[in-house]
Amino acid sequence: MKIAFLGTPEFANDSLKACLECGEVVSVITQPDRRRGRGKKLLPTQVKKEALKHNLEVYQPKNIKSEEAINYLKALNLDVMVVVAYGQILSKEVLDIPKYGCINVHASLLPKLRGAAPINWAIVRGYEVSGVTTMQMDVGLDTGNMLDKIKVGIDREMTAGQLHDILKVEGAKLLKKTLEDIKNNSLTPEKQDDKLSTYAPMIDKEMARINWDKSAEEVHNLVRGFNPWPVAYTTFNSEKIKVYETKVINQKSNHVPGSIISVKDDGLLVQTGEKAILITSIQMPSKKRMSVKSFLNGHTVEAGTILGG
RNA sequence: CGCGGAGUAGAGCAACUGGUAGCUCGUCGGGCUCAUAACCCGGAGGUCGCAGGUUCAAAUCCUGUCUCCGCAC
Repeated sequence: MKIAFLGTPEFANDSLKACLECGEVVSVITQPDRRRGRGKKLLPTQVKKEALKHNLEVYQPKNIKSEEAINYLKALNLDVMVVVAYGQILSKEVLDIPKYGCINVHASLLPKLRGAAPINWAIVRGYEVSGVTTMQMDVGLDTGNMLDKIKVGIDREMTAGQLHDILKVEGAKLLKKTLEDIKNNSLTPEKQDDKLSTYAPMIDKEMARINWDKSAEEVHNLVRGFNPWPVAYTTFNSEKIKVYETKVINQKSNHVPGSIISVKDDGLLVQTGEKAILITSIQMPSKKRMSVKSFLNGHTVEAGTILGG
């Protein structure tokens, strides 16, 4: 089976390895190297790094829908294209190139959380279950017929980073199964119920700002869902601080949402719109992430200080 | 060369205009207490990122270098 793999971030790497086990990967297609990071260095994508490790051919078109890219794909004589967090929308013309079409691994239980950031939103929205789905791609955004799923439970303290690590492994497992089904001609496509669909849009930094009027659970979900990136933040004495870890505390008080109720030994107890929350791990500008306990060794924080604002 | 911040005891921070380093927590020993993460007394622990330079004298000024981080992306 001749496979072309399209993917970009770390999440796709395990799936790429699964493809290597299931067929012949004749090309790995990923986003062009971009100037990123401090110093704006030209850096390869995670998938490109992995592909080069296996001596695979790498193709990085600026636009996958361009004539040049399409000609390239056609010449590969593909059986199937596997798309995992590639980062570009495929046109119908592209989707129709491989004999068995394009298979996508999506990090949610479709039709829930269609879109770019399903892992983060699953947690921000407080889901207790999510998972991965493989589907036969069509021109819509994550609207293709579903082929298989794996469910994964989310506990109340799990971060997006942790869920990501689980789903990338489960996604690869599922992909392997789906590819086997293609070989055996035993696929069982299932239509998505559009009425049940929800959307998981790309994350914008502004979304990570903590709104203290929300409930403690909602704040806690935001903190978990945007960790390790972009990380929930608030302001403290006009400085932007990132909040890495919180704990919901079932306690009522008459304080204004966002105010520090008290300074505990291991964290800052903050009032939210409902209940309180204990911040236990933060990062100040130019500083490394540290526990609030450590932070308090070198700083004095007064109860009553208002966060956010 | 995108902008900027930072590297000082195990951890987090101080030391304004240069004169061999302090604070909080932790740690060790002792005391108090029915008891304690509380309190009291005492101790250990730092060639101030690295390399040069200026100076009678530098953590503190200058140059270079390494590392880390924030923004941007």
